[in-house]
This record gives sequence, C-alpha cells and structure tokens, in this order.
Amino acid sequence: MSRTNNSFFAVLGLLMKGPSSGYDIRKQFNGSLRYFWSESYGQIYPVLKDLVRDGYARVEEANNSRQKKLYWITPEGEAVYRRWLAEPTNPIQYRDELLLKVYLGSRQEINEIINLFRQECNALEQQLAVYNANQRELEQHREHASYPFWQLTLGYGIMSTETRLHWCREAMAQLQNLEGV
Amino acid sequence: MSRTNNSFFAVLGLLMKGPSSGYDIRKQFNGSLRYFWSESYGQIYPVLKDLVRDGYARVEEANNSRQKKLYWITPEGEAVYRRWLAEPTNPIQYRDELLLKVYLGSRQEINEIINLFRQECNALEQQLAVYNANQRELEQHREHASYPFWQLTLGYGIMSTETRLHWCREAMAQLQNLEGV
DNA sequence: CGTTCCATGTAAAACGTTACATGATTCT
DNA sequence: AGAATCATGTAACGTTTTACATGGAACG
Repeated sequence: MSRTNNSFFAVLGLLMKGPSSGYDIRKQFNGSLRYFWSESYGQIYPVLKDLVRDGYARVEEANNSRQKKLYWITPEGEAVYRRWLAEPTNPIQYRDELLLKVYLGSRQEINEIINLFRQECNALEQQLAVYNANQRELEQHREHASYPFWQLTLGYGIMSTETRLHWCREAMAQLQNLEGV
Repeated sequence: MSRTNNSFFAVLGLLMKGPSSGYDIRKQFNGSLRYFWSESYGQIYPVLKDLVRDGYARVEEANNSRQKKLYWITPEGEAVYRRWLAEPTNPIQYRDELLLKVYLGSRQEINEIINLFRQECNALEQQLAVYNANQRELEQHREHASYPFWQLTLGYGIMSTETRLHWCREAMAQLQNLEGV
C-alpha cells in the first residue's frame, strides 16, 4: 500500500454502506459526493480488483438478469477502513486557479481580473442554487441514519461557497476602486 | 499544449514579474503562493525548458559568480500569458479527506469523527496564526504595486480558514449532541 | 429499430511528487 | 574543515483523467 491511497479507502468506504457494483460506485462519486470527492472508472475498477485480491471485499456475479458484479466488504475490509478513519486526515492541498491569477495580477491587467471575478460570482451563485436544491432533496431523508453526516457536508458546501462569493464581491469592489485612481 | 497546462502558466506568470531561475521559482511556490499553488522541481525545470524551446522565454547564464540560469520572458511569452489570464478559470476540483470521512460516517464511528474535527480545529487555528503573521509581514509592502493583489489572496486564505474553523466547531457540537442521545 | 442507459474494463496520456545525483558557494 | 544553502537536473514512482472498446437491456 502506497503513501495515502485515498482512492482505495474512498471505494472501501462506499462498500461499508452496502454492496455495490463499480457502476454504482461511479454514480455515487458523481452525486452528492462530487463536490469534495470523485473517482473515475480508471480508478474504481482496478481498486475493486485489488480489494478482492487482498481479501477486503468479495465479488458476486448478480444472478438476476444483468451482467453486474456486486462487491461486498469483508470483516478484514471493515477493519482496515476503521483504521483509516481514525487516522488524522492529511491537509487538503488544493490548487486555485483564480487565486493564482489574482496573486500574479498587476494594475495593467485589472480589467481582466475584474472580469474573472464577475464570472466566478455567476458560477458561485449557480452553485448555491444547486446546493439549495440538494438541501430540499436531503430533507426527504431526515430519518436516514446518515442524515446528520450528509447535512454536515452539504452545510460546509453552502458555507464555503457563500464565503467565497462574499469575498469575490468585496474583491471586485476593491479592484474597481483601484481602477478609478 | 495539453488541456489546461496550468503548471506552464504558473511558471510563466512568475516570469512576468521579472527574470528568475528555477530555484527562485521554487522558492516562490514555497512562499506565500504555497497555500493555493505549488510546483515541484520535477515540474519547474521541464517547463522552463519547454518555455525556451517554444520561444516564450530565453535563458541567460548569469555571468556573476554562481552557476545560475536566469530565465526572461519574451514578448511572445507575455502574449500567451495574457491570453491565458483573460480565459475563464476552470472550477476548482479539490478533494477533501475530512469531508469524505464525515460523509461516510455512521453513528458507530461518531467518536472517531469528533476526534478528527478536534484535530482539524487545531490545525486551522495554527494556520490562522501563520496567516496573521503573513498579514503583518505584508503590511511592510503596502507600497508595492502588487500589494492589493497579495492582500486579496491572503484575505481569502483568512476568510476561508475562519469559515472552516467555524464549521468544524459547529459540527463538533452537533455530533456531541447526537452522541448523547 | 435506433437511442439511451446499464455495465465492465483497459491503455495511454497527463499530471505531480519524491528521491536522488551532483557540485559550487557561503557561513561558522 | 564541515555544515548549510544555493543551484540544476532527472528517474522512478504514483496518481488521475480521458478515451476507447465492448456489449446487453430497456424504452419509445
């Protein structure tokens, strides 16, 4: 096992919720998870294979109709998952293209940068609309055991997006001021 | 040129500020930039080579003492940089291990998750202290032409970290409540 | 009967970090 | 003299996406 191997544990974590196929897993990474975690087929299928090879999951060809393989987590798999969960998370290392462009900015390019902020504001407003829709959707699942956890992650999405939007608006105003000088 | 090739433009952007060596560039990516953008030697030197090959920069072996190569941006380089700057930024796609663990969480694992939040709070508080030190440092450069841009990026760092810290504290409180039930 | 979605998988390319090799210069 | 830092570079490894190949099932 390599350094962090997060793809491995992300897939394993989904299997903790119940048996899934590679396709199901991909759909999940493309759903509510997408805002903070995603994996492509190119990762998922090999991980699934490794999981079985190492005894952390077992496969079962679904007997009903479709050519579908269901993966089930084993007790060994649950154990390594729990070990990973308890380990401290390593700090996020994101790359932010907008921040980079702003940092590199100069007075000559101020209009371009204001424009980037404008676009970002639009994108963030749209994102907030999506989150709000997700929020309403999530309310249908109030009774689900995972509800508090899902609510937390969605809440973070909303909060951080609002913060960024606020910052973008402030920044735009400041740069417009600067431009006037 | 591939899909986004951001490493390429990140290096080029630094050359816009004045001639640099690969080593200088690395230092910059390890300085205030590090919180939202970083590149390792393994990227920087090859990019520099490509830049020269494609006519976007030229090299000059520094004649004074040290075995140092200075890279200067060419007018062609400035042109492609400005083209990139004006292009819309593509949305950030970060992976957040803490969010993943929370999303996958269940009531059985609630103590582990509370613990993760506690650790995250500590880390964020430390980060804020660093940002505050950076803030004081930055005040020394009020007159620098780039000051407003640097201030904006640092401001974002502080705001987003505070938001996350706030969220972590809230989340911890909620989970502790839940645990009590 | 054609389109869409379900479903599995891999190869190639792109992206990125880490570790190492090498040697000069500066500082103590 | 020895340690730290300056400085360049690459090879190996690891990670991740994209694009493709393949075919069955459901739907209109």
